[in-house]
Amino acid sequence: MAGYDFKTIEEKWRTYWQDHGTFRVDNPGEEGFAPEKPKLYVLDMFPYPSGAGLHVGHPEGYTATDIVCRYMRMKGYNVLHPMGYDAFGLPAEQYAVEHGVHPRETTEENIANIERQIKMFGFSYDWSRRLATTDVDYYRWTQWIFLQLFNSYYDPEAAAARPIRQLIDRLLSGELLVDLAGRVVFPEPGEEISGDIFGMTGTHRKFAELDDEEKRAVVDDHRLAYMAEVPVNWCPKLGTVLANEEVTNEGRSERGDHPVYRRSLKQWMLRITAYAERLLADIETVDWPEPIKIMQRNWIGRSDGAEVDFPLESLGTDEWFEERNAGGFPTVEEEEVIRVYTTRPDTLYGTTYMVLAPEHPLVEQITTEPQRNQVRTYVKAAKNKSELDRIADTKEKTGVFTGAYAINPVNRRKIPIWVADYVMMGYGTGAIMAVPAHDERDFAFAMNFDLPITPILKRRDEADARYFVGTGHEESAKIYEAFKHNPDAFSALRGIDFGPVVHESDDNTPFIPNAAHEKFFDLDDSPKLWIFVGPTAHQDAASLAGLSSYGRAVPRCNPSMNEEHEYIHSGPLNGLSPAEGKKKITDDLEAAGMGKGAVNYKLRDWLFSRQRYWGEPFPIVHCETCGTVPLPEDQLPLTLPAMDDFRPDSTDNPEAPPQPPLGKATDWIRTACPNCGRPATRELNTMPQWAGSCWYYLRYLDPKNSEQFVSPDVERYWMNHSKDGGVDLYVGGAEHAVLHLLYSRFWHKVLYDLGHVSTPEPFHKLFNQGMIRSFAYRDDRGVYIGYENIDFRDDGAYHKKTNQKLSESVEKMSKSLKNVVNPDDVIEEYGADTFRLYEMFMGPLEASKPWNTRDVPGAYRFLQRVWRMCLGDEENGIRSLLVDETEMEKGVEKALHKLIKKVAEDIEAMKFNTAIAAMMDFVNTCYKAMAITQCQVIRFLGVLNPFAPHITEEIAEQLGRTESIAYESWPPFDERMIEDETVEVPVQINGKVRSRVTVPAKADDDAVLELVLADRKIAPQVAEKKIVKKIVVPGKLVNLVVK
RNA sequence: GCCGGAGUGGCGGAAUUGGCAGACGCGCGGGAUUCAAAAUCCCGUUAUGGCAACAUAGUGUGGGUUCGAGUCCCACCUCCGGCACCA
Repeated sequence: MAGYDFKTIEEKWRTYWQDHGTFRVDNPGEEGFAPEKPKLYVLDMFPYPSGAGLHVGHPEGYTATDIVCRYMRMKGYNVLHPMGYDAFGLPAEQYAVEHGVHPRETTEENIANIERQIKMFGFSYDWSRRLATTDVDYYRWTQWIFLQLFNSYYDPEAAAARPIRQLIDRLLSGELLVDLAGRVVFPEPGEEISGDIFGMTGTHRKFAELDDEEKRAVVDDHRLAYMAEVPVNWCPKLGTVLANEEVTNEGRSERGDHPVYRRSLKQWMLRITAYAERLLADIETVDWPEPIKIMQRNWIGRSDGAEVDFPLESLGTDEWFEERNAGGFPTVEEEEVIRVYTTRPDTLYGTTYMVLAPEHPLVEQITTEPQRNQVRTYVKAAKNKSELDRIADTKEKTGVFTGAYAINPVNRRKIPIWVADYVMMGYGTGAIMAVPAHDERDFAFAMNFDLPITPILKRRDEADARYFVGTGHEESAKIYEAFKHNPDAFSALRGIDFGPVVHESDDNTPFIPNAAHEKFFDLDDSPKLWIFVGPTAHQDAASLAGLSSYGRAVPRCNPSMNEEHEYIHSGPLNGLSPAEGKKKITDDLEAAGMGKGAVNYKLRDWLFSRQRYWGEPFPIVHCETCGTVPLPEDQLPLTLPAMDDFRPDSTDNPEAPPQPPLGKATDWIRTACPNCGRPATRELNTMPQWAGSCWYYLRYLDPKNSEQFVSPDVERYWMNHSKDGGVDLYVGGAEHAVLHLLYSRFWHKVLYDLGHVSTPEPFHKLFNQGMIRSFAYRDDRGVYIGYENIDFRDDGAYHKKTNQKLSESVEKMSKSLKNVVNPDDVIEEYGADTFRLYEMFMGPLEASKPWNTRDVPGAYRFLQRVWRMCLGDEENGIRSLLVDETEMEKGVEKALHKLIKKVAEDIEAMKFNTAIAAMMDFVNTCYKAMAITQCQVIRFLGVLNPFAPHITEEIAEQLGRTESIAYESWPPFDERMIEDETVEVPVQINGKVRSRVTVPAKADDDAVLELVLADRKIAPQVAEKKIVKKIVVPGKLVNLVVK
């Protein structure tokens, strides 16, 4: 046979698979469907078809899933393995704007190119299911799902989404009431709702008594898709709002590097926060990498605490407290009451001031006249801050006193109310109780503005809270000098906890001593603070040094809380431990009607609109009479209007109103209200890129269905016909750990609640492939040098022209680092099978690892060896190793059985690198034996086929197969063939290997020891000594402990 | 700062989870084949000492547990990823 000509072979087999529909898989109800087989749904994160095409990271995950799919087909599974494109989004639009072409055109070109690249790898996708999020047939259903969200509300009693019609009916019947803030009041579990159970009269209204506009507002406010005025990242230059991840750390747009401003705009929001608890709880049910689960939990950010009411000074009279006591904690904040959220209600006695977020509605109302200008200036500045300023300012705490005071409900003390931007409106209630003695931020703020600091927790074994003292530099120097002359006198001060410590920094930030500071810092560092511990330590130290003044005593900040602590200065809590205190204070607050246990989440509602052209249009019409009206389903799809000029209006003015590109499609905008038929306008925003990727895995199931987004029978089969519901294996990069995966889970749960899908979670098993990076080279000046200009020698990389030695580092692949590897080039030179093999052989799939082009020939050589082993290479006069069955080598047969077992185990554990190593080893074994039979070759090809499908198909054909081996059964192995009769075990003396003995595999411990003691190396070493202990690990090792 | 992950030959990485450290590949050295080269096949390749058998050291650093530690525990260092005033 001729040599290994990968170009011809790979082309041939790709065509074969396509022409024969080898990897098409039928749905239940279709002709070729095989109901008796188990199903497997293996999904790749679909790519964004960028102009740059595929990079080597994409095929890494795709190869891994392809191996699993091909293996599982051989194991007899119905395998669903589709591919598609996430094609909406800003990059396509920006590219189109820059080059003056319609985004649909560039998108289609990019898809064609990336698909050409993907197909070169010979992946076993069912291409008949291909989709793109930009297909009208696809986004029609994205719009349909949006309507599901719009037409639903979250019912807290059912803990599930329900049709909004049900809410309206319950409101109309009077079963549910509306509070003064326009929120529907749902009964507590077990609570009976009647007209007057809500305590004070006049706090609730009947829905039926509202006017039409009010009714609409109440209903719209409970939809899962709703419009709200929210602070957003507004980029006037791009003319659009941006998602947080589209904004750089420097507060600029990722695309184009333009300034981004915080600004309030009316936007579409999705009520993902309603699902926070379920999203959190159900993480436990899926098989995902633990770090990803942790990231999702952190993102959701549940915290348990309490809401507490602080009345303003004017309101907080004894009578008011009594009323409260009787009436209980109201669901809605009363006027003139500041409601805070805290995770540490137990520190209430240490609350010495309050802080409102600049956006807090009470700020304007409570500010006193003398403070008004200052407060207004501050609030305005805080609101207009760009992201950049916000980040830069996090070090320094700023704020302004409002002039107003509130009453601390537990000790009735009057405490000042401040405004500061370290409190954010978006979390909790936008107001906090500040406990500077036990919270780092409050402490920094209190130090800055000289606010009182009261410690309320101390360690049980401590006399009182610890103190430190700040003095000026000169005093520090004097005390230090005094200490050096007479350390013994100072050591008496250490009795309490710490010795004197010198502050190590120059600025005025407060210093928090800990055990690590129990030593003196070098005075040359210009210390400004001395730290002493104990109520009078600072005085004592000053007098020892002969100083009359000793600075100011300040309690330190101690955020820690464990069971070794007890309360002080806390009234009824004094002496309790934190666990006891937390429980008691929450009970007391509830009894007094001053507070209530509460849960908070960091998770925010999802900002769902963008001022862009290249996204899904909202199926929404705005009507003056009827308000926000959804399009009826039969009017879907609402297609994007044809436009020549789809660029957003660009400006430098951060205050300019957004002008979405769709605003220019004047004919398209004007429409009739689906409700009343009067003239109305279409929604001008479009959906964000995440929308399309939220549910693509469902459309793959039934991509051609024009009646439904997916047929229920088909959905149930592919998603819910195995032990665990959902996609059986989902592989992609960890960059989607949070957003895509969280958004998808949210949509899926809504669809589940509404009965459109059968599983609560979309992706049962998730696997993250590691990032492929590559070596980057720099010359002395730090300029990056491309590979084409590098001479690789034994001792390093040199510049071809200047002969300069270059420094090497491993970096993300990027054009600017000149270290991008193009898969096209590699395939051109070595073929797809080699590429696949190399990427899988680089290391563990989940690990980040560097691409090294110089290693690729290793994989290529292996395939060459396989080829020659099976077929020989006449041109080079090399004969194959094929021998007759009668000359079968037992060693090869045994190695083959071991290999089959090993590779199966490794594929199932996604450990492809070691599977390949085992195959290389097997081939080496065959070469040593100089023999392999045809029957062995066929089995070996089966094992190698998932990894290198083209070459294995070709070899099989040349050996006489007449059809594809893709559905060949996975070769069986015999456990008895694998067992060894004898094993070599190492013999250790005192833990060091001194010899090895060969023993029968089934020998018992005594028999093994007998052999060991007779060993010619061991015998002399133990002869003179006493054997203290004998350890025999069967089949592993023997260890003798001697004296 | 907080939360994850990882540090093993010249390089990418193995090591059945506490039992022979360095599988497999790259690179390098040697040999065979060849007029020669490429390709191919075979042998060697952690370091130090020794002709060798062998000895000693060795998995980021320092301690510890254990008959035995790359693997477990404590403290620290470095790199990578994520979050970042979340009350």
